[in-house]
Amino acid sequence: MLQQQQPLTGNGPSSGRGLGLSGHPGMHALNSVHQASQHRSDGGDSGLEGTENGHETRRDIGDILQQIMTITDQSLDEAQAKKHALNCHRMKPALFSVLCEIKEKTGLSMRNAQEDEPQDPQLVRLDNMLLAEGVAGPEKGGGAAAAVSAATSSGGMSPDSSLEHSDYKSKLSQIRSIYHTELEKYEQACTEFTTHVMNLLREQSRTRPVTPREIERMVGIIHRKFSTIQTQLKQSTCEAVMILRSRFLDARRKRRNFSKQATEGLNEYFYSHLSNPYPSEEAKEDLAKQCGITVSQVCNWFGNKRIRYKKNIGKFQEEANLYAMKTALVGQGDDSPHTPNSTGSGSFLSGSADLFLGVPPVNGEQSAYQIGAQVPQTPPETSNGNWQGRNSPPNGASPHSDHSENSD
DNA sequence: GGTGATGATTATCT
DNA sequence: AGATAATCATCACC
Repeated sequence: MLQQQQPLTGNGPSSGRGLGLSGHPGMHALNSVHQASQHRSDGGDSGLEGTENGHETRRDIGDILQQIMTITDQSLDEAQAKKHALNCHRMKPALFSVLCEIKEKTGLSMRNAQEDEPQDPQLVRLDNMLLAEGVAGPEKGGGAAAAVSAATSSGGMSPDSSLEHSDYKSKLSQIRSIYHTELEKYEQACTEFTTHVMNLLREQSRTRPVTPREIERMVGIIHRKFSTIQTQLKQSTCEAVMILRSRFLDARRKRRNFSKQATEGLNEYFYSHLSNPYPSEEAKEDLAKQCGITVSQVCNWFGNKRIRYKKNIGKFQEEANLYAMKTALVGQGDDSPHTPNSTGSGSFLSGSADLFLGVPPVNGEQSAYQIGAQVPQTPPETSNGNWQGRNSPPNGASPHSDHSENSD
C-alpha cells in the first residue's frame, strides 16, 4: 500500500492499491447473500430445491447453479401458474394453518443467541481512531493538526513543513471523502437490500408462514453482514491513515537534501575551519539561520561531514580545493560571513593551518591548499589535524574562541 | 534497478 | 552534553 508516494486518487475500493481503501470485499459477500436469498424465494415454488427428503436438501451447489441456468421464461411462467393454482386450492387455508402451527413449534426452539449483542470492541476502537484522526465526525483540522504539532515538536521538521502540512491535510481529506462515499454507498445498499429481502419475505408469507420475528431475524442478519463490511471499510481507512501519518511523521523517511545554498554555507564553514570543524552553539545557530535548517540539522551535518571527511580525505580534496578558492576570493575583500573568526589552525592542526592558509588552487596542478593546508592523501590519523584522530574536541574548541591565522 | 550521496538515528564513549 | 562510528532510509543519478 501507498507505494512510492502514490497519489491519493479517489477511486474507492475498486481502485485496488494505494491509499484508496483497498480490499473490502463487501459487495461480493452481499451478492452471494442476495443470490442465496433470491434462490430461496424462487425455490419454494419452482421446485428447484429438493424437498422430497432431508438428504436432498443439501444438494451440490453446482447442481443448483445448473438448474438456475436452465430456468427459462417458460418455466418461470409455469411456476407462477403453479403458485397461483396453489393459492386458489381449496385445501390451502387448512394446510397453511397446519404449517403455521409447525412453524410456531420449531420457532420456539429457535435460539436468538445473536440478539442484543454488545457493540464490537474492535469497531469501537476503529470508530474512536477515525474520530480522533478527523476522518469520521465533523470536518476539522483535528488529526492533521495533531500530527503536525507532533512533528514540529520533534524539531526535525524542515522549513517547508507547512507545505507538507497542507500535503498531509489534502491527503487526509481525500481519505475522508473516500471513506464517507463508501460508507454512504454501503448504507444505501444495506437499506435497499433489506427492503428487497423484506418484500420477498412478505411475498413468500402468502404461501408459507413467515413470522414477523423471522423477518426481524433476517434483517438482523443482513445488518450484521453489512456491519462486517463497514468494519472492513473502517479498518482499511485506519490503515491508510496510519500509513499516511507514519510517512508524514517519520522524518527519516521524509529526508530531503538540503538546498544548494545551505550545503554551500555548511561546506564553507567546514572547510574554512578544517583545523577545528566544531562550530560553537552560537555558530551553529548562525549557520542554521543562514541555511534555513535547524540547529540539530547543523549538528548532524557536521557530525556526518567530519566522519566522512575523515574516512576519505582524498575524495573530499577537490571539494576542499573548491571551497578554499572560493573563500579565499571572498576573504580578500572583507570578512567572510562564514569565517567569522578566522579559522585558526591552532590546537587541532598539528602545527599548521587549515584550508585558508593556502593560496587558492589553480586547476590541474597541485594546489597550494594541498601543499600548505594539508589535505593529505594519507590516512586521517596521520595528518590534517588532530580532530581526525580523537574522539571529541577539547572544551571550548569552538572556532569562535579563535586562533588567528588565515582565512583572510 | 543499481549505486553513491546524504540526512537522520542509534549505541557508545568521554 | 556532545562527540564518534555504524547504520538506516531515502534521494538522485545513471
